[in-house]
Order: sequence, then C-alpha cells, then structure tokens
Amino acid sequence: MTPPSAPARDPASTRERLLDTAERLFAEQGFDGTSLRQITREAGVNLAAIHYHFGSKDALIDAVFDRLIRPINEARLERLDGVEREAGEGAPELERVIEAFVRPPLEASIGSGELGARRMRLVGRVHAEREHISRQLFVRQFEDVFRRFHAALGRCLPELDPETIAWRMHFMIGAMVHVVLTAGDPTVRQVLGPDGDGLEPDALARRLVPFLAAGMRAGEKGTAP
Amino acid sequence: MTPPSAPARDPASTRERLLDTAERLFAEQGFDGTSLRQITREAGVNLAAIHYHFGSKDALIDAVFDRLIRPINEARLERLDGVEREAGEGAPELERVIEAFVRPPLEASIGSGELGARRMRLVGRVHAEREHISRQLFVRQFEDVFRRFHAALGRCLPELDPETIAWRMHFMIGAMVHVVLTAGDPTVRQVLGPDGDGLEPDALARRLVPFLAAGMRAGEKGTAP
DNA sequence: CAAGGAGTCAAACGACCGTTTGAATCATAC
DNA sequence: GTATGATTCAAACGGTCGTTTGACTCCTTG
Repeated sequence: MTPPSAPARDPASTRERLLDTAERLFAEQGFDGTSLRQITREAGVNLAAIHYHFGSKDALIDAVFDRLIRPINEARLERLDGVEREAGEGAPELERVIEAFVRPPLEASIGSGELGARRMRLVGRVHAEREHISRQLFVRQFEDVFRRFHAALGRCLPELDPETIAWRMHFMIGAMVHVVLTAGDPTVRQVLGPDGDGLEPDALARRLVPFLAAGMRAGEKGTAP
Repeated sequence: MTPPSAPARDPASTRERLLDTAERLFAEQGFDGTSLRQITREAGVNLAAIHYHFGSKDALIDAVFDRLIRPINEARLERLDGVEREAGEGAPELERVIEAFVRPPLEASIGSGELGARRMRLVGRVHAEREHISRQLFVRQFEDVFRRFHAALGRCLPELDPETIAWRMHFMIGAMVHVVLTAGDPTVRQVLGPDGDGLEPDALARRLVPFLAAGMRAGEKGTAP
C-alpha cells in the first residue's frame, strides 16, 4: 500500500503556498473577510502552519504586502532611473515619469489574465484598507519611492511648489488605486465599455497617463488658460 | 426613588442612534471590522435592536449607506441643475461641473471638524469596500448621477468620445475617493503639509478641481501639445 | 545508529460572531 | 382598566474566529 498522494514535504513550499493562497484570497475578499482556516484549507496545509511560519495573521498580511509591493516599487525606481539617465542634465519628460510610476502596479504580476487582475485588486486593497498593514512597514516601503518621484516631478514642473506637487501625487495615486481596485468589477466594466482587453496594462496606461500628465501640468504656462 | 436615568424610550431614537453609531464605527473600522455588539454597546441599546429595526447586519450597512449617499447625490444633481440653468443653451464651464460632482462628498456632512472627517472616510469606504453593499442599491444610487454628469461633461468636451469621458470620470472618482478615504490619516497628513485646515472642503476643492479639469481636457485643442 | 532540531499534525482553548427566542415592558386605544 | 401592538430585554443558539499546545514525523548531523 503506497501512501495516498504523499504531501510533498518540500520545506520551502509550505511557506510559499501560504503566501500564494493568502494573496489570492485577500485580493478577493479583503483581509478581515478571509480566515486563516480558509487559507490553510485551500493551500492544503495545516492550520497551525501560519503561526509556525509567520507568527500571526497580521504578520502574514505584512508578509503578503511586502512580497507584493516590494518588486513593484523596485520596478518604479528602476524605470525612473532609466528615464532620468536618458534625460541627462535636462528635465525628463513628464509623461515618462508618470508612466514609470503607474506602469508597475498596473502590470502587478506577469501582466494580464485572471491572475494579474487579482493581484491588481490587492495592490488597490493595501491602499484602501491600509489600517491592516503595519504603519512602519508601509512607510518604509513607500518613502523612497515618494521622495524620488517627488523630486523628479519637481524638475518636470519647475513652476509648481513642492506642496502642490505632493497634493497632485496624492490625486495620481488615488486615480491609479481606484482603477486597480475596481479592475474586473462587473458594474464598472459595464460602464467603461464591454471590450475585454481594455483592462490590459497597456490599454490602461494609454488612458491614464495623458489624463494624469495634463492634471499635473494644470496652471503651468503654455497650457490652457 | 426615581428610576435612575430612565432610558428615554423615544421610538424613533433607537433606530437613529443605531444609524449614527454604526456610521461612526464603520467609518473608523470598516464593515467587517465592526461587530453588532460594539454598535449596540456604544449606542446604549440592546443587541437585538438591530435585527428588530433592520433585520440583519447587511441591511444595516445598506441603511447606513443609503442615508449617507442619498443627500450627497441629491446635492450633486441640484448643483448640476444650477450650473446648467445658468449656462442656458451653451455648454457649462467644465470647472463648475466638476465642482458640482466633487464638492458634495467633500462636504460630506455639516462640512468640517472631526465628524465631517469621519463621514468623509465612510464615503471613501463605500467605494473601496463595495462588496459589502447590495449591488442593486449601489447601482440605483449612482446611475442617475453618472448619466447626468456624463452628458454634461460631454457638452463641455465635445471632442471627446463617450468612452473616453467615462474613463476620465472613473479617474476623477478615484482621485476623489482616495482624498476622502485618507482624510485624517497621519501618514498622509505629514506628507501633504502640517496645516490643519488643508483638509477643509474649500481647500481640498481648490486643489482638486484644477487638477481634474486639466486632466479632463487632455488632448482637446487649445491645450498643451 | 542515536540525537536533535525543523516541520507537520489533530485537537482544543477562550473569545467573539450574527442571529433567534420568548418573556417583560411600554404606549396607546377601547 | 384592560386588551393590543410596538418595542426592549436578558439569555442563549450554533458557528467561526485567531491562537496555543503537545505529540508525532521527517531530515540532517554527529
């Protein structure tokens, strides 16, 4: 008698299966709406595994957040590095800076498909349900990104004072988060047109970037009165 | 011996105290994060009162949502009526249409102060945690507002196709929701400047409306290349 | 082969959840 | 004053929650 489907005791696998499953369920149901029992059941591991590997539900949420957002922010900074390198001494083009900021969360994963849409939702959730995430971790993850992009936007828009740029970054984040949070929502989809591929990162960026760039430029000379 | 502080059996009072308390706690802790026991305890009424007056927790959430959002949307439509009446045959000014859309949720209550900031957060939450609210109710509350503003914006921006306008309304809602959802967040407050009254509806609108108007106009002739 | 740490397991902990019940209490109308 | 319907009350329902425990299995190291 062979043991029926031996549980594959790969040591690293349990931890990552938990992160994968938790990420999926948090995206679909929110943090409060997802129980540890559901996560462990769907991951096919024991209930106690979460506390063994992470310590608590809050620590699991932080781990999921960290694994999700870290590569996004790294990609943002890499893209910004490239944009600034190409610009040399002069100011980089505003549209390219904005694209460096919004593209990584839109791509959110391998890019598109059902899995990508789910991770997109989670990117939105970590902003909208921020109170579940350790404030220290949240600040640490975003302070570099904020500072770098704030400086870059300041060079693109020399007439705007730093406070105005900060406010407009806030609006930009809001538009981006909302797009990403409602990706796949049937009610929204119905309003924005029935085409299935309007939610691809490319299509979203083509809609979002010109809107944000124009908003950022508001009041600068050379624009509409 | 007088009965120590008779519990004031005003029939309408229990129902409204429940709505008030639930609204406050939902704003602070979210829907899943608030229990019926906490609501009834802080409202000073019996636990069963919620099921007597509303029927279930979901029905209470819907009732809070309805009471919160209905006057906001009525105010939006009234303001839009006024703007269109003044414009007569011609197209109304874009800034005024946008202001008609974003001012009511920013004012959100009597206007400012701690109570206003809390209701603001709830306005954000009903968008960000939409899955807790009956879809029927949500659609019914917003379909008129969406249709009316979509038409008005179309008259302001005759060069844009309806789908583009719908997308840009989506971005506008996102920026507005995020502002309103993070109102009072200490991390955000620190970034946007320490002044306490930057979160008044007037100050917010002065920042938000020009940004959104410029974004809406993106690509129209007469604006920057 | 023995020892020991790493990982997994079933079971239980106390607490809290939304909901229901049935009796007690109130206001009102006869 | 008594019947009637509306409202409030304490208590309990079954269930699920996050967390903890202690024994058990596995793999590695000596």
